[in-house]
Amino acid sequence: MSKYRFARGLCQQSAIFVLYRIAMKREEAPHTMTPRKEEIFKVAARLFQEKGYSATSMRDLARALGLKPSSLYSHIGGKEEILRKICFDNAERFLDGISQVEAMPQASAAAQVRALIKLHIEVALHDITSLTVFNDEWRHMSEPWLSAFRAMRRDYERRFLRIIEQGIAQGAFKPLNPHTILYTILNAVRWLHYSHPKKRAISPKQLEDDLVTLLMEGLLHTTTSTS
Amino acid sequence: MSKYRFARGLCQQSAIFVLYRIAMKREEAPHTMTPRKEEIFKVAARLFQEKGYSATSMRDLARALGLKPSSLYSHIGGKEEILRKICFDNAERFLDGISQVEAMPQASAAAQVRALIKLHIEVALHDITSLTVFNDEWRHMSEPWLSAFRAMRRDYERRFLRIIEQGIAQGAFKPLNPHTILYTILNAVRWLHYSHPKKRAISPKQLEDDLVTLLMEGLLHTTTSTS
DNA sequence: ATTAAGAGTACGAACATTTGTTCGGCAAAT
DNA sequence: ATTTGCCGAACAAATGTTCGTACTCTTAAT
Repeated sequence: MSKYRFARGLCQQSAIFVLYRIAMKREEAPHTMTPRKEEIFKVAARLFQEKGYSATSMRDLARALGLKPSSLYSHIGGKEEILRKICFDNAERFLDGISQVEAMPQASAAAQVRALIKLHIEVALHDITSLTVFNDEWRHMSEPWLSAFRAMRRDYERRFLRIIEQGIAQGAFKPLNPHTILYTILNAVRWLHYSHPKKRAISPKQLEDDLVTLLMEGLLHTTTSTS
Repeated sequence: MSKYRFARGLCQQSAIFVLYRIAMKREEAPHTMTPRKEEIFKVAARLFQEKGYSATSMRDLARALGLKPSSLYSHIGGKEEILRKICFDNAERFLDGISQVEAMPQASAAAQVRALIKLHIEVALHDITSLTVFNDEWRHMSEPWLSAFRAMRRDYERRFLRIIEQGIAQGAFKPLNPHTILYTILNAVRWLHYSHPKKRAISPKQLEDDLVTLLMEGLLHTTTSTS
């Protein structure tokens, strides 16, 4: 049963990645982005975060870059390409991260959840603007990328959920509804980009400690009863 | 000092409400909405939730209602009026709720936070579509309503924060960063509208219990040390 | 009973903007 | 001489909204 689920997981994940890599055409332009193009993506992410994807026009983007609208198309194929890059880059970060977490088999479920919380904080602090767009604007992608993205998201959530269920089965976690636990953790970590990160001067380490304490010490069994 | 802050809070809240009531013109049409208009708001909220405010056109809305676009303007003044109604209605619910929580002075900070979590769940389950729009699309309002909304939001968060700080000062809560606690709770409760509510058949009571357990037992001191 | 008034609801046509994008050309660098 | 980056002009489509009209009810005066 466990073997079957694992195989199914691998297969599905592989199919997702094939679709994803074809969609993004990573093999064509591996990682050689001209500085100008990188700047466009960066400014676009900022605008998408501030005003939303649909409310940000290519003319807004051009103006923010000191360019004319038509000049953008010398660097990028279209508006949606920017959104796709942002969304799939972040998705890749999360999937790589959870793969690493799964790859430490001796670790307890509690340590794995702790590592995942740390992962979310790291991704958020790496590029918080990009993560916001990833979180809030992915639905504006068109098919087939939208389906590919949804599949990757479902995959990540299912793997996270499995770790939680293992923790419950092992008695490390309270026997609460696993979905409630999953989505509470996922969204508890989302607030990082809602309060503007400029003002709040909390060290990443302090933030991580507080978050882990807040979430885990409600999750871990501290009572000594064995019933 | 406490008195001063209270007076300032009242004053500011009053100013917010004046602006808010003028902006919404509640006194003109108190609560007499024709059924057709109510249906328009309902369908619009659903579309705004699904596609986002900017990506939803008035033609989309008309088609979903079986109407021609121009017919909409027999009932509503414009697209933004719908967004404003949704946002300020929910804001009013939250502000009324936190006022009630503040009005029970004998209650402990823990009981107050528990009541606020319950409030968020209640508002979410009352009309989850509307709450999603309130949470995600408010920024598309134009001035001066945008500023009024931001002020109300800040007001709510500050009052929530004060309860948390009181709990910490009384030793009921762990001395973590109050902002971390606040935004973790606020966003932990947000997940309700991200997992589609149709499939997940969790009773509201079970949901509330699990959420409170998860959040509070990480927040409450359970150690017996008095240091 | 007939008429008039008025509110509520819906429509077609059209409007001025804004949207994402394309194309041909121009200048500088390689 | 080819690539690279940028531009002006333009396009087709979509946008929110307005206007004049017309149909259907209810209500009230004739």
